[in-house]
Amino acid sequence: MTVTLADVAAHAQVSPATVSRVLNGNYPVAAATRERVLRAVDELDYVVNGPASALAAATSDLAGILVNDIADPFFGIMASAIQAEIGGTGGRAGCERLAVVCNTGGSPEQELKYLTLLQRQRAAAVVLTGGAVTDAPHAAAVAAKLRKLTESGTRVVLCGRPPVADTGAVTLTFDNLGGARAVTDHLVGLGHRRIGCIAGPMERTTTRHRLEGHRLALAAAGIEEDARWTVHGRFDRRSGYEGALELLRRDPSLTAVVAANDSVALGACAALRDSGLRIPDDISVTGFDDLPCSIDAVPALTTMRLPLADAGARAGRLAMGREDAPPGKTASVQGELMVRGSTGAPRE
Amino acid sequence: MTVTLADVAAHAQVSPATVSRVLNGNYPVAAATRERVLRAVDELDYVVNGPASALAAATSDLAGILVNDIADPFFGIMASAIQAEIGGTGGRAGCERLAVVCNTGGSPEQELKYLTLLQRQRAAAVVLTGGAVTDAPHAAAVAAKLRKLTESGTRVVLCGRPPVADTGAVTLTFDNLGGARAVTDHLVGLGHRRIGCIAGPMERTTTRHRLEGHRLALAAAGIEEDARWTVHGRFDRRSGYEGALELLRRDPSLTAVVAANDSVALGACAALRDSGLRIPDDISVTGFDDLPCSIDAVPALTTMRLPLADAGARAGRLAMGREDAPPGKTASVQGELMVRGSTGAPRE
DNA sequence: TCCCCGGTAGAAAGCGCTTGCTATGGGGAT
DNA sequence: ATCCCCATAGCAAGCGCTTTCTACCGGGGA
Repeated sequence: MTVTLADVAAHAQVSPATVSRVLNGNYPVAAATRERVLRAVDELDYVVNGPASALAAATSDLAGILVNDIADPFFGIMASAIQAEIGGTGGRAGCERLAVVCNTGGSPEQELKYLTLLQRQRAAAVVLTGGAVTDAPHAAAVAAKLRKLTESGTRVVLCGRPPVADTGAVTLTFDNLGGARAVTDHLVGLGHRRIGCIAGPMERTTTRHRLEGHRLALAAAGIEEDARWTVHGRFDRRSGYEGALELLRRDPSLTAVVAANDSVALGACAALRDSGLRIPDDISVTGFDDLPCSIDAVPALTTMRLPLADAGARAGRLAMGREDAPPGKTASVQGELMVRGSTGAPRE
Repeated sequence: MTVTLADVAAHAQVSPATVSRVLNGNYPVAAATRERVLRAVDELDYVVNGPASALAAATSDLAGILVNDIADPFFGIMASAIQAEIGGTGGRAGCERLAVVCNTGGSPEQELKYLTLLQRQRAAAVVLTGGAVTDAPHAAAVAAKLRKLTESGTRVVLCGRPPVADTGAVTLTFDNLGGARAVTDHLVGLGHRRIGCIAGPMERTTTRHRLEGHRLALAAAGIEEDARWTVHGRFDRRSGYEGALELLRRDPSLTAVVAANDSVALGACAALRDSGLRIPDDISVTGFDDLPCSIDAVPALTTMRLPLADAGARAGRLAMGREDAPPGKTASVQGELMVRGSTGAPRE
């Protein structure tokens, strides 16, 4: 029914071993023989049986990319860059890895499940993107899994997530704290003193770090924070909309709002507009990430640009072992403040 | 080094066969035995060897999702929905498939490469999303590959792409033609007679169908089309920006622009605004797809909503054999016109 | 002339798991 | 009490490929 190595061998009048060697090209085979084998492969339309060769060789050409939400361009852009490097779209020939992206939906259970599945497939590399959860048991479970993966020879890279100690994982962190601090510094510099904050889900490291940066900036400016000024939500537009409304209800005198990311900021803008406020005249809004669509908002969003594509590409190369790990196996990636139309000096 | 089935068997004092049966649960095993085996699995921290079991069982739990551009929410949303159904995020338990998404970058070569890789892995299902290329040789190559896949038992589903004859593939097409026609009808209904069109890449079926719908609407309204009114580009924002500028240069009297999709439309809006035109007062703009960010544009984009998530979910179920194929193995999915602020009556 | 060696090809032993078929044993039917 | 059968468990034969070790062959050096 399906063509096997043996069929090809018979057709080319050689032994299966020879066919295998021609296909893998790691053993001298006479040119004439190679030719004959290749012709047989072509004529029979032979396709290697992946599982069989993975089993025999005890390695696989699978590489996994874990993302929290594939529908979110934040992850899409990173995944795209990673996959380009791993899958060989980047141009390099002979690179026949199957780079696959797995959507965890931000759930730690799913994350573990996918890691197990990848481990089961004996994946060659795994890249985890996006913030981690702070929940200790889960963090420990993930750490244990990562350790096991690196021990069994899988290369593990964390991209845009905090380092995990004692796993062989190489890490590329985003400087969320510094970025958030720069954003709030910018607002403070414009003269804002009453700044609301629509933060992300409490249990994510990304949220924690951005929030901390924000608070550091406030503290540095001698601004005493009001507990009413912070609301939490998810990383989506709707949370931004609702969050902004809530902030306005709690304190109508706010002159600026920093959002957890661009989607949240865009939602906030919509809510503020719907409430009759003009941006930035009545209130300033900032985002984070600088996704493509933040430039189409009117006014365009002031935001912290994260080099998603660059970081992804680097993570991909790291996962392929094509680039040396940074010293200490961890590097921090800086953002860049993009000042656009959504921020201005406060009203009065 | 790594724990194998045999190790577990020894630890639980049963035969390897029994362990396998416990793990796969398709053969009666006494409760006490099962218990013992499960405990051993747990104690030894055993993880099945995927390749080995795939080889022995001649099936795999891998399912592939091919997308043109993972950084584009259009594909991200579909992929997310498909993966949710296949990967079991949807809630169904025991569903341990590894749903992986492969980024082809819109290149037919990459598409073929991934199909081969999936075939090699003996994937259980493959879902192809997004428009196909019209290039005959490539189309034939893809068709041949798909045929081979279905023949070898892989379930193939096309989601948002035209049916391919003589492959066992189940197809969910988007009614691009009808959708585009409805968009242009809307514009014509508002009184527009001079309508520019920023179309997608010439060689994509999606582009062809949308363009055809547009032309049908024009013809039905008795509008004679001017060749200058159509420009081609990619499906991205930049093409929209440049396309709009080009259209304006060719014919400054245009009162409306239909764009290939939302990203293109947003780019066009930016260009028109930069040229000093107001939307929709001076010129109307329409998009296609209704991606989340099109609602944050100001004014919000009038566009044809495609039920990306629904279609993806359905495709996922089809791929899992959890839903019956539509009659004729092909179904057309309709869009819904979302009339928003970016369109209005023409000036004069 | 004989021996040894580099260069190739083949034989065969697994890789870890699934599964058809065979053994076993205790309980119900007769 | 005897026999049969169902419920379980084990045996062993692969699944298709890789890889080590062995076999072979012709040519150059002794």
